[in-house]
Amino acid sequence: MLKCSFDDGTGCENCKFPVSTIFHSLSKNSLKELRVNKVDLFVKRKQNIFVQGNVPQYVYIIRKGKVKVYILGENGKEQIVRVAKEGDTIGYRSLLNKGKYFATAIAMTDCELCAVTKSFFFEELERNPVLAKDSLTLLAKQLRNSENRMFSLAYKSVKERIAEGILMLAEAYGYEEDQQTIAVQLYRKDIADFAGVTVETAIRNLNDFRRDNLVEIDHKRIKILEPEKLFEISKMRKP
Amino acid sequence: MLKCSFDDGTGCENCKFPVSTIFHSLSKNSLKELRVNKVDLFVKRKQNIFVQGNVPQYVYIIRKGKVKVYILGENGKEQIVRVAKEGDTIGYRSLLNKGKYFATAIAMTDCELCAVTKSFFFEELERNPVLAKDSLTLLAKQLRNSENRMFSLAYKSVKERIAEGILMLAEAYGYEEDQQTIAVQLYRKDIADFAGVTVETAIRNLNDFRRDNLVEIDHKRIKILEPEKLFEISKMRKP
DNA sequence: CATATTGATTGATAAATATCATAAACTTAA
DNA sequence: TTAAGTTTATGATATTTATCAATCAATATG
Repeated sequence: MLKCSFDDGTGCENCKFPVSTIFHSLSKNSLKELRVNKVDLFVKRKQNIFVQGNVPQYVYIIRKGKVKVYILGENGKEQIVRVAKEGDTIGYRSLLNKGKYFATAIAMTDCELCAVTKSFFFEELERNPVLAKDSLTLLAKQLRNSENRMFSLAYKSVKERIAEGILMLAEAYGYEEDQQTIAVQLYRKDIADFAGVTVETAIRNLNDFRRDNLVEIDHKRIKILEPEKLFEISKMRKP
Repeated sequence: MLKCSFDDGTGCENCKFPVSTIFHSLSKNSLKELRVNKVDLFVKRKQNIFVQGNVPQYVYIIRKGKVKVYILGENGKEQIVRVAKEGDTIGYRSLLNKGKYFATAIAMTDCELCAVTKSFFFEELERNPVLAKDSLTLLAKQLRNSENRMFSLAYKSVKERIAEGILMLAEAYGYEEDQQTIAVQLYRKDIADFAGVTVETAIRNLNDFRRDNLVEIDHKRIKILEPEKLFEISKMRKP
């Protein structure tokens, strides 16, 4: 078994990993137990973390790196349904729905993850009401986001969706030190798959934004110059 | 306060309502307490149950009737994000996300609902792990459904989405005694708003299906003659 | 380093769907 | 019951976006 990079020899109960994960509420005892109920994963960029159609075994906590989760259709089209970064949890939705993974998770950067066993997650869920509550809140938030995106995909123009997509990706992945550049390398196809358009269409619209000095694009790095204007274009709702 | 039509004078603890609701796990004691923490609502067809932008106060259990929940955009477009019938719960997603209602719920038929107070719901959530677990499962299922629909709205053709929409609406609302007719009156606009298309486009595609003898349409009643063929057209995924 | 492969870009064209207009059928309310 | 307002239906047209094709640029590989 791979060794946890945060493991100082005393196990999860002394893990230095930020307490802002879904497991922040675990007792010392549970954390001790967690140690024998997890696998540490070191996943290279472009490698899969889980694959649509497979049987869920783990909940994944991202210790390091960025991930995208997408649905792959028969037609070869990909819809990014969720993006995640350090501290985020992926794979628990499919765990709760007994059945196969409904989507594929792939590393956007080299990643370190804790793969926590299904059985531990469910046991902990049962004895830890805070985890249950937090999970509920998390799912509710994601459902809201998903429903919002349903509306966008159904009724917003491509320009609106691309603007919205850039802002949502920035929000989800965070920024570089300059507080303007999205903290992950994004292919044009990633943006296209998020907004639900073809690559060519995404490129044309991105370049429109660049010409209008709303964004700066250096290869796969996107710097947002005018977030408010993009926000206006996107016709996003406040809260 | 309105009187509960299922109230035989002894309160919720003796309610005859099917145990298949999200509150099926409540103890006698909790049910007794529930009685003073709920309002009975009798809502006429086309009346709102809750409205986008308002502050959530209740979780609604549908005792009788059919409901649709939709997001209304600035552009006047409506996206139906969820449909519900007898036994279903609505409004808890917005309750869990502190903030305003993100969507509007409207009665498709005359409805009877239990409006359960926010405070009771949260208290019960804390002391009743089964409710927490059930809520998680429910949200996970809805999130999966929502992500699936994101893909459809992004990448499926109108014909595919209309076929899918009819089948999903049938699944969610159920059938009449003939096991073929969708058990609710649907305007063409409802189907359009579900599939994310204009009314004219929905009409054209529905009439194509009618001409091909896949469905029979009698005003607002849709009878599904060839579910397998619609399923094929929809390119829906099995599991 | 040279070359192969992948990704980004642009233009031309086709296809899908929305929009607009009009009329008929149905529903509702006076 | 009639009139007014909706809803359904259909055709013509406009618009949006995808598709196809061709290069160019960047990246990876031997």
